[in-house]
Amino acid sequence: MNAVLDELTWRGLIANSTDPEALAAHLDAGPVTFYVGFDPTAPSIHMGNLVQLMVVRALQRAGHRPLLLVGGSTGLIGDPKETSERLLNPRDVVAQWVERIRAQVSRFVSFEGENAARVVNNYDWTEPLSTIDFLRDVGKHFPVNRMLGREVVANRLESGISYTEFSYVLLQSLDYRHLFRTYGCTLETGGSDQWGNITAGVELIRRSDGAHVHALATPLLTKADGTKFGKTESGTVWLDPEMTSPYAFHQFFLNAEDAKVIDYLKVFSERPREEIEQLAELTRTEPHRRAAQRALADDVTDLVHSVEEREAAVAAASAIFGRGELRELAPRALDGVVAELGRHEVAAVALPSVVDALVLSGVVPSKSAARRAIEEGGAYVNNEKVTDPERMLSSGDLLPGGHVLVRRGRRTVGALTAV
RNA sequence: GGCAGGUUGCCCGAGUGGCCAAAGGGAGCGGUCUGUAAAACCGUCGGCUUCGCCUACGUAGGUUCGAACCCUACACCUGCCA
Repeated sequence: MNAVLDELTWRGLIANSTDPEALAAHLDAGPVTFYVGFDPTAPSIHMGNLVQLMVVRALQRAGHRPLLLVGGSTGLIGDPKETSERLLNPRDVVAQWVERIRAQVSRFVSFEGENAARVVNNYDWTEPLSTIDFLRDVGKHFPVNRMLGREVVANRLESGISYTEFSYVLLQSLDYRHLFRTYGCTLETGGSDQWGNITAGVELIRRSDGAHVHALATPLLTKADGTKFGKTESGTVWLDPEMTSPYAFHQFFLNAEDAKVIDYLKVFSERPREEIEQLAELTRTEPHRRAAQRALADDVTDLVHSVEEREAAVAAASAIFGRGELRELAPRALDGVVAELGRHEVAAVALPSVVDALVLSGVVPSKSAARRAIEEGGAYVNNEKVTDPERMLSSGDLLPGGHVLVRRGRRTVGALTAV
């Protein structure tokens, strides 16, 4: 067995592969050029995409050469979803997203050395292609009867599927063939939900070029209850710091369940096996320390954001959740906490009620919910429980810098700043 | 095209003239316990100027002192027959 494949297997990153032995031999034989695609369906990539990037990093570390494909053309078409037809995004919007995603994914690979990464955009070879050439050189290799049997398509026959989405698989297959012919790419990786699209490319290359190429798919990450990992109450966990703050990002991983934290650590942390096994042991023997959760949150935040952002997130969290007295915090640390939570200004001369403060800081959705929180004993000002629903904030509540921290429950925190 | 049934809060689902902001379950949220985990238990779960008022039971009208509940039209969905 090949060393990288071994590692990926141990990390739980392999759900499917075409002919594992042949792939192992191929990887052993020398540097392999491989590719993974990212479609611009949003202005940022998310945690699911990060899993793919972790695979890419592992392969590049092992000496293989990554091609990161940004789907400038496939993003204009849309991969068929299980449930319903996608809305087409405007061309200029997709073009914008292509640029943002290109910049995001580039941070995860090395562009130095023998096996330097390369970023490609399928728009470059799809856009100039004529319909006649497409139908003759690609379409001819796709039996419709087989396409109809694919799970996604079969599921959509009742609810309906447009010709556009039906054809998506041809474009992705064409990508693989183009990269095979142009760069000698012989491996495509992706999520297991992409398996059908990936193997279709393998098949196309076999039919039209008579070559045997490979594929690898990662499993879908789940929570202990079987639901998808990567969503919070407020939605998807994005990599863009504007969309998911580094603090929220760090918190998301810190709150990983005991039952799953080691699985996540294997995927998102590049620590060696012994260290992860040690952390697994610590999770068993002294779970309250949450050593694995801390390692996970720190490692991923370091990788996706920066060491500075991670340190700021940890400092903010320890201020909010720590035992220390808020008033004794250094003013600078407090400013940092407020920045992480989002700054909301109020007039120092007319300080609001606690109810209004909870709403203004975004900690609760309505005044009714704010009152309820107080009645339930789940509302706090500067870490002190509030019991009077009529209570007003006063100048005595202001921390250095004019800040007030409000909290609902254990971990929903917001800040107001009096100016 | 004909016949029958349905459309209720985030989701499922009861309610057939006043006692309905609407039973029950799930999800969510808060509390207790803990470790900013999980489970369990208790509470909560439209909004507001909060002991009261406003908006809500597919859409638009109507009957009535009063309608989620009755009538009319429309839209959509589901069965059965052609």
